Amino acid sequence: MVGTEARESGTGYSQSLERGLLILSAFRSGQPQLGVSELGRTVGLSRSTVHRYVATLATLGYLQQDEETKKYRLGPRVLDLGFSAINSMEVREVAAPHLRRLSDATGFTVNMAILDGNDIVYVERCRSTRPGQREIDLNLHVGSRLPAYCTSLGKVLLAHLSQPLQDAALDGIDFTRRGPNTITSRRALLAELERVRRQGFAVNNEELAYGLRSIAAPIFDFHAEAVAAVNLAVHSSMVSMQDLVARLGETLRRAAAEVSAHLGYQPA
Amino acid sequence: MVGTEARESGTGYSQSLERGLLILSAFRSGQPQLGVSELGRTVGLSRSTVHRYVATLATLGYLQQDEETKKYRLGPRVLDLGFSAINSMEVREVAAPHLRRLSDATGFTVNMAILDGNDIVYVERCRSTRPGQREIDLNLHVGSRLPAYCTSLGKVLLAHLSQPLQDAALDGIDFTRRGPNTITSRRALLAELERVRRQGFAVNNEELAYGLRSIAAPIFDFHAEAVAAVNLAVHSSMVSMQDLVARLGETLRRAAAEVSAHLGYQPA
DNA sequence: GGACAGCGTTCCGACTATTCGAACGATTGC
DNA sequence: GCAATCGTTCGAATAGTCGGAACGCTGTCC
Repeated sequence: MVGTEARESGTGYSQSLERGLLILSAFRSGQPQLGVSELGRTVGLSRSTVHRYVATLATLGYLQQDEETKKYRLGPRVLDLGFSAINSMEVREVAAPHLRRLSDATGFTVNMAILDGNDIVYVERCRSTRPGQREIDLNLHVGSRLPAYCTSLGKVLLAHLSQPLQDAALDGIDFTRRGPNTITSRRALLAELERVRRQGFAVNNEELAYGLRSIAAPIFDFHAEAVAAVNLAVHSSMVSMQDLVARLGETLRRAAAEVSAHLGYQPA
Repeated sequence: MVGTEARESGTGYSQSLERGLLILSAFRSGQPQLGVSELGRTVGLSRSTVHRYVATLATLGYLQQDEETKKYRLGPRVLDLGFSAINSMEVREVAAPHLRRLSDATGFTVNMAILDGNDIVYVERCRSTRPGQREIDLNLHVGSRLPAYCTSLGKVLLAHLSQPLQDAALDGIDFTRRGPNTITSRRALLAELERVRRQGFAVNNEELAYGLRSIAAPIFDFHAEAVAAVNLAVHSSMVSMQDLVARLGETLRRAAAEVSAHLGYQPA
């Protein structure tokens, strides 16, 4: 949860920019169409002030006004930003071909994610190449967010965080039960992260949703920092835990290690 | 090219927001790492002013500072925006399953795009389901942009624009030759758009790149406005023009019509 | 090793863009 | 036809913003 209160009141901070972006991100979830008054209420500003920001955003192409309802929605210009963010990631560029090969070799869906606070953000995704395969699709795509504590990708990334960063991340976690085996306490998560770090990979056995298993491995850059993680997602009825860890895990770890090597990582 | 000069100086416009977003979008292409001075030069502002915006953006998570180089890069928060834009598109939501079915049925890559100025922006993409298939991948993904005049998707969208909008769009086109058959004059493009509108679909026969053929059909909403377009992309060595237009074109048009119907479109 | 140029950052007073309330025209529901 | 709500415009008081100057730092060049 990011505080919406005043950040700094002194110099070195732009109130207008913060408010403009606040308005822009109000379009995130839920209703994609918002009016000036509606926005004013959610961000706590007068209608006239909101209108100024909205007009600016519309002029620049970040918002579009619906001619009938007079309400606003996000414009194509916003896409630019999102995708330049993704494309400016070196990891993703380097990893892409390896992930595709991994997906082709195993026949399962492969995902890559980074950590942002307590969330993971998908930055690459190769769907299972076998069509008829039972689909475990939680409507995930590049850019989707999931809580870190109940995903294999998230646990691997949390496990390799420095102590202070890990503490900070764990502080903000809301341990909601989401699947049969969700980890629901900080204590249990800490033990799990310790195990993950020792093993070098993380397993998710129906912690996020019923029927969903996955295994994830970290990707290190040349600073030996875990900048991303890759996983293989399977349906629990198709792959046993043993098979997941032993057979698929080995293939996955090899792929992850290749990517790390390309990023200049040298194992100790 | 979007003018960077003053927009309005009166009321109803936020200078700070424009400048903040200008800085944010300076990270778009090219170097993903930018410093304060560098930014100041590109956007024409003093270092101190730029620093205020950059600090604000970093606090909010839209930028991240590299600890070593002190330079800035885009943060994960920017991803949110881009993907909420994509996900808030009703067309995309409705079309997704149809596109997947179209891709599975034909075995070819299916794309959906919208028009933004003279560019098309990919908003959905289903890769060819047959692996061994010869890949014609210009490193395209959701969010990618291509000039409209040399793509089937773009021509279909331009063809169904209202007269004033079409004029405005054509004015800005830079007719660069990009493939063996690129249309290189406004006159020729106008004739082609007329044909596209009559036929109800557009064909791209190596106008964008050597070896690349595609056929695109428009998607109409309940206002009978072409809000998006779908295409099938093939390699010229795999599919003849006749086959593309007759066999694949028919399947494509049916899929596009289904999506249009779901959006409430009623053919005249 | 000292001078220099470049960087990111901070500070400050002058300034101007931004603020909200009030008012307008259009639309909607009763 | 009235009342409520919408998006929008206007204005004067305000407060957030502006860029020059200065700081500490890191490299490079004699």
